Amino acid sequence: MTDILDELTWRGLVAQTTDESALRQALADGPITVYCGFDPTAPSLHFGNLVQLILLRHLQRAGHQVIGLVGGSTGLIGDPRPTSERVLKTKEQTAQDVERIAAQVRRILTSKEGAEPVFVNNLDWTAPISALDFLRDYGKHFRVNQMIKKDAVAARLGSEQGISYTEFSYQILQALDYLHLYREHGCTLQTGAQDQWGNITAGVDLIHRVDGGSAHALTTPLITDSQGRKFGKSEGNAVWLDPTMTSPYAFYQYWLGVEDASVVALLKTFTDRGQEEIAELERQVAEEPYRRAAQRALAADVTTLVHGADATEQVVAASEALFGKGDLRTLGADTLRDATDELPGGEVAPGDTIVDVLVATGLVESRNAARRAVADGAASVNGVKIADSEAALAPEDFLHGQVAVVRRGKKNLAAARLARA
RNA sequence: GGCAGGUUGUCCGAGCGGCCAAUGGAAACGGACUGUAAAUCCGUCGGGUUAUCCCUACCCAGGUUCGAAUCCUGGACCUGCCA
Repeated sequence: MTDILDELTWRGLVAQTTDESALRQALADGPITVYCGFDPTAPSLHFGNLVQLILLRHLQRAGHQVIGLVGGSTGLIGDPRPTSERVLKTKEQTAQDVERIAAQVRRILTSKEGAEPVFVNNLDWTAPISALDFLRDYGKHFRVNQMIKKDAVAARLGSEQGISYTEFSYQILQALDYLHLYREHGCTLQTGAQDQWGNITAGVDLIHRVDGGSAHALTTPLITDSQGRKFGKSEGNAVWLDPTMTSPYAFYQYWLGVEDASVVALLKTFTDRGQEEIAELERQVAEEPYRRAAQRALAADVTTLVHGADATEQVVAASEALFGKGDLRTLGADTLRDATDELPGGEVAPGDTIVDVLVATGLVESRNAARRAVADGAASVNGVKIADSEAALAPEDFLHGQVAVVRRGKKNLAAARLARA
């Protein structure tokens, strides 16, 4: 498969493009410059952003010049969501998040393959523009008639809450970024998630109108499971790339738990594995699903991409120790320590009840919830189910005198460490 | 500026003086079944050393009442129509 666009399509990374044959030709004719932006809506990138980074990596590997943009200015304004107005964050908070996100973008894009990426912050060229210049130099090129047709804006206009002028202006800012990068870096392709289509084409139109130039757009589909639900949520929380927000262990476990019906598509999208290899894994899912070879491959690859090979090795070993067939109580001291190091945890003492322990380890949010969990038969210590909420931890429950493995439900584990007296 | 309507738990959405920690749906969590899958069935779903008890909660602040998410006054925000 030599055509990069074909490969991207096969990997499920293409939802929509502008003039497909022109884009195909441009990609084939030689290195082009492509950019994708990441707004600081949180202190870390998440699952959805990872798709964009992976798309950029493919383009980079195919010899194209990649630009990673962080939205220092657009983050201050806020891309309108179809549902409700965003609450503005302070400039200081936004600046902090920009730093962290820029670091993540660099880490994943800076690989040995292809040309060195360029990293930019749109605040650099947006901040100097005065309000009057903005309205005179750029505003004139935008028709409100067109702007209100963009999906997110239209949805908000039709909602009770309406939309602020601030968010309404967002698409102009993003279009301005594309124009800037077109002029300064010869950038002729912008990528993004499907919901960015309107913002990206606003830029395409602007480049055409102002400079008479031709530029492209490519969006990725929303990644959903067999029920049409969005991927990237674990226990109701986002799956973050920052290890302090989603631990490497939790990250690995998330991918390991992916449903059979989706794992092949996710392998295509999130790993570099080729067609034959994925076909083989697909066969294994069909013939011996209980081995979950595809899930293991997926989880290992993505965790390595985001957290590195060493971290992956550790969480794989931990997962095996904790979910293996063996009795936890027979694990060696070193293995046990390495495995429980990956888990969230808390300090407890002998005599603490199971309710205390569930709360102390963060497995539940309140004592009431802990009692409920015990009543539901959801709690266990070292693999032994605890049915009595008054049951207390005995000294021998601390394996190797160190730690007890506490579990809520099937896969929520935590380490209850013996508190130093 | 005038007139009308709205603001309920994670979300949607009932309630319109006591039986309301608040109907229903979704999401979420748990159990059974399995393969740390999906589907299905069942259960749970504000907090508290489980208590016919206490606390916090129906935008905010006061008030009426034995008693208010429900009534009154003032305020904030949102929406629509008119100017």
